[in-house]
Amino acid sequence: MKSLSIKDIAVKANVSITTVSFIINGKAKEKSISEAVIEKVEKIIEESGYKPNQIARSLRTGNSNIIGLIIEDISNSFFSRIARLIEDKAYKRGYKIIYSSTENSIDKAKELINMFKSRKVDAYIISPIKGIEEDIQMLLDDGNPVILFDRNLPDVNTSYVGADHFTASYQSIQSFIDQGKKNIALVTTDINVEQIIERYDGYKKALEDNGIKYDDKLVLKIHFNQEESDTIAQIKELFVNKKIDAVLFATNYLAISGLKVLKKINKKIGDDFAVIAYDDHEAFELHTPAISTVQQPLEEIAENVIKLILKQLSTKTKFENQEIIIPAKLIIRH
Amino acid sequence: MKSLSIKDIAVKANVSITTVSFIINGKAKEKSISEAVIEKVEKIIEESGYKPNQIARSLRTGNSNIIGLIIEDISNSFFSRIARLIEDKAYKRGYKIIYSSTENSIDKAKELINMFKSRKVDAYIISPIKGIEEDIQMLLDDGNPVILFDRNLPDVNTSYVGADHFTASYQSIQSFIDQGKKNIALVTTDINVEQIIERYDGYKKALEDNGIKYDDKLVLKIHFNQEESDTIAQIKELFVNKKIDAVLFATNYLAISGLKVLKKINKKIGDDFAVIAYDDHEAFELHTPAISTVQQPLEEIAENVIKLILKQLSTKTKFENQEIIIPAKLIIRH
DNA sequence: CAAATAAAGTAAAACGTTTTACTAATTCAA
DNA sequence: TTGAATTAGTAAAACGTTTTACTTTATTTG
Repeated sequence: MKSLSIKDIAVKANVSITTVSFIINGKAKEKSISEAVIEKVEKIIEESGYKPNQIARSLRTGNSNIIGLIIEDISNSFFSRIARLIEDKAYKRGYKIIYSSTENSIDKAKELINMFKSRKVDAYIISPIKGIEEDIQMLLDDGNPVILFDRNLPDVNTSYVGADHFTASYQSIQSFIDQGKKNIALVTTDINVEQIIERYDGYKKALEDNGIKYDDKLVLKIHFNQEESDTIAQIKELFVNKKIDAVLFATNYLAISGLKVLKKINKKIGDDFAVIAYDDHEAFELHTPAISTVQQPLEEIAENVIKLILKQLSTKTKFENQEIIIPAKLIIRH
Repeated sequence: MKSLSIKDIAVKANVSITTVSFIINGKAKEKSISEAVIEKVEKIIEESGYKPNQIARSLRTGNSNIIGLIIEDISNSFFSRIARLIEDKAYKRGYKIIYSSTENSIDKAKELINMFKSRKVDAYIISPIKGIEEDIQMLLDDGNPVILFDRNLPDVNTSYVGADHFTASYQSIQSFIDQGKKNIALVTTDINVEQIIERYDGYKKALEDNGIKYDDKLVLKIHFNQEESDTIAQIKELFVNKKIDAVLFATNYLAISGLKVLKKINKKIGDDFAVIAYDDHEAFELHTPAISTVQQPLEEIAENVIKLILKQLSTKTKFENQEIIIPAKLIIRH
């Protein structure tokens, strides 16, 4: 059963294809199509259930009303929640989102960019990784709107929306110190992205400002793509062998692994051992005791990303880049 | 900066568009293009970075290499994990996934189907809701491959992949009874989908088979789209006012709310109060004490969905529908 | 009342591919 | 040595839209 085309509608209504197209696109008035014809055609479209072929439309107009969203991993709750928010907001403005996960692989990220490019998406929202600067620059050179979020790439000159990771990390450590902690560990990842580096810098600076000597042995950099069992082993080794009274986890999944370790070695969180996790997660509120977290302002990030993208899509002229840095919130739970 | 077209390549190589097309599509041999020409053209394509315009390709061939995935909510970990698996497997076979959330709204689901239809996706993977049977039937009538998963629609005649919810629910209740529980509650939702009904049926049947009288007062049906605070209030009311020694939560997000209630009213899970949650969640393993769950076989569901879809896409002939029911696993944690 | 303007609509090109049906030159078989 | 078969390649139609430039008829204006 072939689906209807604009031609079928034109024939049924006994008008030209052009006329139908004008009506569909709301240009009927402006193109002086009579009220009678408009009504007739609209009725036929309604009854037949005709929907314009978006592919043909895209080919002709050169835009797709699709925005490409490239993230690290859709099954990570930070990204899935933000994806949902972005999707929602974009949808209300008539845009669809295609999203896909890079799994922190440079090759996959490049492939995704190419795929989106050949699908002629109208704009790109990217949570980038190091190593794809050139590809992003090419998109920009071709005149595509690109917004980075969550992680910035210093070498690429485009708009960015993200949380203030440095300050959030600094404040977390400060709060440990205010509680009298002295031996503060950081469990982070080895992926080389700005947002992770800032969290590290905040940790270091806070120690320094409080006259605590930075100790390399208390910083654990977990390899990104490794099995969780290895991660757990490494964290366990840190917790068991080092004298630690507080720990900041730089991502929520590291914190989850860390909590599993604590459970396993039967170490209790309390007055002599404090924990803060970066990026909230349902498990943290529920945990006994509840885990303090740094909450990123998901809603605001999504809202700003969409706002920037739409502004850029509507103004044809070259847009002035913006960096929007939103404070993160330290939630202390007991 | 306009992007290259096949014509640009043809001109540069001094051959016809047809020839370039044959080479791109690996039909060069079969169409007897000489080795020399193939090499020349491939070199030019390589150097110029030309990528075929998928939109034009789709328009001409009528297929898009895109599979549409319609789910309830991408920010729910069950769906985001399954989406990730499906995406992964599809990607390896050269298909892209577009996904979008219905939020359990019939209107949004219908809109999404229309959107995918006008984008000419090659196949549909849908976790459906009641009320879109007709729309799905139309897709089938038009010859589109459609696979339902997680929830079945009895009125629609197409392939389905899902877990055995009835048995899983039955076994959960049986395990409560084996522990000597007598007053077993069920916290479920009011959405009218088969998978939820089966969980309810399993609950009822297990009670019955063990000679325990079914009590309507112990079954709480939470309205789907309501605020979490209301959900918490309702669950609290159940837990405080009824004599209960075990509870089965029919979804993971209900269990999360339920655990919050227990924490708030300071009721401990232990010998005199048992909990099982449907659909695993990171919070459950970490919880003190750990929460027993019914784990759906995500990997197997994703694998079967993709296998069915691909089989259907490759065989042009009408495909015989299959129902694949995979056992769920009851994980007892202490 | 002639010329200009407005109203109502249409023909055809273009977007970038794939594919069918064709041509021209060469090789092969009898 | 002829005509059939093979090799190497191409011209042009088609996919379903949008949009530009055009036509025809009716209305207004000076």
